Amino acid sequence: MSKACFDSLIHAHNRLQICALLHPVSELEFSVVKAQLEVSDSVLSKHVKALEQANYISVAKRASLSRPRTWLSLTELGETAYLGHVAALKEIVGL
Amino acid sequence: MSKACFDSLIHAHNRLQICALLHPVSELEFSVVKAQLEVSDSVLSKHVKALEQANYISVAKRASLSRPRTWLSLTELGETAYLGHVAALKEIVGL
DNA sequence: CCCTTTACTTTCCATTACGGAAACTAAAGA
DNA sequence: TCTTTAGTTTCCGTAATGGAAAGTAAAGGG
Repeated sequence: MSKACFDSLIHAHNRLQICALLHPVSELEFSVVKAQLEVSDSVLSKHVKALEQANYISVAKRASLSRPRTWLSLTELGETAYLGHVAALKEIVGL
Repeated sequence: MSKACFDSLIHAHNRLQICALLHPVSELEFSVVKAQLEVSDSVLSKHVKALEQANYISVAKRASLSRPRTWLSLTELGETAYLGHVAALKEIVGL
């Protein structure tokens, strides 16, 4: 079990949602995440870049329906950090 | 039960902790909160001011051990906002 | 083969957030 | 009155974020 560790990179609202969406699945398309967060391309792109540079998510470009799409998935490091952050939140709010 | 409502004022790490500390009790001394958060006077003072201006906490100056101390407590509005925010976090992280 | 569309990326810009440090203030006490 | 305590406010610089618009690369259509 991962230890509680507050992570301010993950804490930011949009990035917390990105990690939460990716956590239960193996990967998601950029456009799906964007629709869930209701943010612009540029905003999501910048958060994706930040998470990728921290090695919290991996980005793969692959064809889907014959068009190139971007797929996002949590890395193991990212999952550990995410679960640690969630544990930290639970410690703070007491649950 | 309060409805889930993400509140960015409360979401900030230090302010989330302030609300979480105040939630289960009727009030806490400024110095106690400061010690828990491990922040400087000025930092806590500024967060207290922000929460007070939102009417999320009330501030009372009252003597304690013959010296004037500052007591903090969540207002009802603050409690509603805090619980709503915690509910929003639970919806996001799925628990 | 060029043009357009799609799916992002990057840049530019402005605002706001946040913390450290230091100056400031009011109320007790010595 | 001088000093200490307990905050408060100001000054400062850095970093975070988002909107908008320009840029790019790969398909697909004509």
